[in-house]
Amino acid sequence: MKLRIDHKSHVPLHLQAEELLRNIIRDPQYAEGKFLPNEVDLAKELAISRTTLRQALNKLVYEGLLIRKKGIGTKVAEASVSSKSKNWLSFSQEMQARGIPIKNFELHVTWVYPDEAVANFFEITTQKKVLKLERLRGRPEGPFVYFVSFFHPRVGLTGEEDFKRPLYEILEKDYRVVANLSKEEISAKAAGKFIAGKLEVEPGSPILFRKRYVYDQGDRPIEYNLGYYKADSFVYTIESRRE
Amino acid sequence: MKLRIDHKSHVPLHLQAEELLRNIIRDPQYAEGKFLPNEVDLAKELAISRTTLRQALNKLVYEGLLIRKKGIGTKVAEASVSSKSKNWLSFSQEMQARGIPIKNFELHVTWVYPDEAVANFFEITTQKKVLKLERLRGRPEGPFVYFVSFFHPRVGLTGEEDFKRPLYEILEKDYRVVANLSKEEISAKAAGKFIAGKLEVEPGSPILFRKRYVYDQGDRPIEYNLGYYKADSFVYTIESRRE
DNA sequence: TATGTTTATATGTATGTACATATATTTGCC
DNA sequence: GGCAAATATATGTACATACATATAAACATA
Repeated sequence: MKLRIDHKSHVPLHLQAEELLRNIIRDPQYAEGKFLPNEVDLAKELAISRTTLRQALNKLVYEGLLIRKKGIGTKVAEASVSSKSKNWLSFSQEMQARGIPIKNFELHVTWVYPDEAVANFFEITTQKKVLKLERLRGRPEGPFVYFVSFFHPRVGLTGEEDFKRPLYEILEKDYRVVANLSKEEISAKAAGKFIAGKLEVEPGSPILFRKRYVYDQGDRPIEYNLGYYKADSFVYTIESRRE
Repeated sequence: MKLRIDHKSHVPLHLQAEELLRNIIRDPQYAEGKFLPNEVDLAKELAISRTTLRQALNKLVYEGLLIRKKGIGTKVAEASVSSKSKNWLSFSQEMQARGIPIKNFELHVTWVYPDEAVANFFEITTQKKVLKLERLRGRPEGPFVYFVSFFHPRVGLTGEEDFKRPLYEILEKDYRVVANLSKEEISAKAAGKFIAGKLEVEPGSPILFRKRYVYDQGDRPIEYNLGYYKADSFVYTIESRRE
């Protein structure tokens, strides 16, 4: 891990500092609540001014990644997924940014005939196979979310991709498909037998259920996603401002 | 419109500047694309340093309200049209828009000492009573949501209001308090005994739980709201576009 | 006229400095 | 011991200053 700032680089110091901070706060000790070094010392260690360091800190604070408290210190904010953060739509990137290690418990890739809902959203017939991706993910202690995704054939996924990489990185870098609009529906449900088994809870336990419709820049459908979150493992935060 | 900064005030200068900027950019000429005065001049006019002015500007830029361009200037970002701002925050109006008749099953108004969470959000002590509003609402066939709201004393509610009227109409028309920002946290929960009784479900049944923090135009807290929704009775929809 | 060069302008980056203030800890008095 | 006062610590606020750089307009040259 690069822990130094290159004063000869043409990358602005505060951007280097920001990048550096994003890295160091992934360290488990910080994710668990340890305070960062204080600003004055840290600035000295990085050989930049406190003002410059604060430029970087401000950005992370604004994103909700860090919490500062006068007289106390600065630490990593408690995990919760925020809809407005930089890593738009990406579950694993967001978790990584907060220093939460993500474990993939299961990963299945199959080609299936879409059901009515999927075919309808994709505007294709139920006769044309689509790629289905199922993932069981969570923390080392146990899974807390079960995802099911369907992808529009137009995207061009083969099923041979490395789905351990962030999904939206694969789509953007390898397939030049950029997710641009998402419509989500969030509700509570009782866990059915199948989901209860996957998430290791009793059938009937409360589940946060999220349906997500994702569109590309031309507002064409690219992904249909279902997420089943174990209760209390996941909080959805929304910030909305009047006009 | 206040166009000056009060150096004797105990409100930090950058916050005053921020508030001031929020006001002046509402001027139609800026909304239509005119550039703001340049930073150096504006700072001079407000009698604050450029650094302090930039603190305020940064915040609005982060929020996406302003666009800065090196060598060019700063202007108001193009307005994003949000369809959901219409019936913003109002449960009854939203339900009515969907053609769902609403019945009020219970309505309790009490003055209580706030708990830690409420006092903390309102920035008051737990010794100062606040107005608590509890409502059990739903369709004619039965209740499906239980609301608990706390109001900041600043608002001036007496408890004698007619809470069968839409809440935000009461606040706006009678008390000139305009809700401007809301932060929400949505999660799934198992119904406790109390909530289960109210919503007429078995204890342990899944509940969609929503916590809502509401702020006025000056970003001062005005309402703390908890909502417990019977599963399958309520779907939360969100539409988000990249950038 | 067409095109490259300079210049004016506004934001971007970076530092050093000083004091204010919230919080927790330590000290000292009764 | 109990409680108030002092102190240590970390972030918060604010200023003056200097130079870098992107952009557009003015200017100069072939």
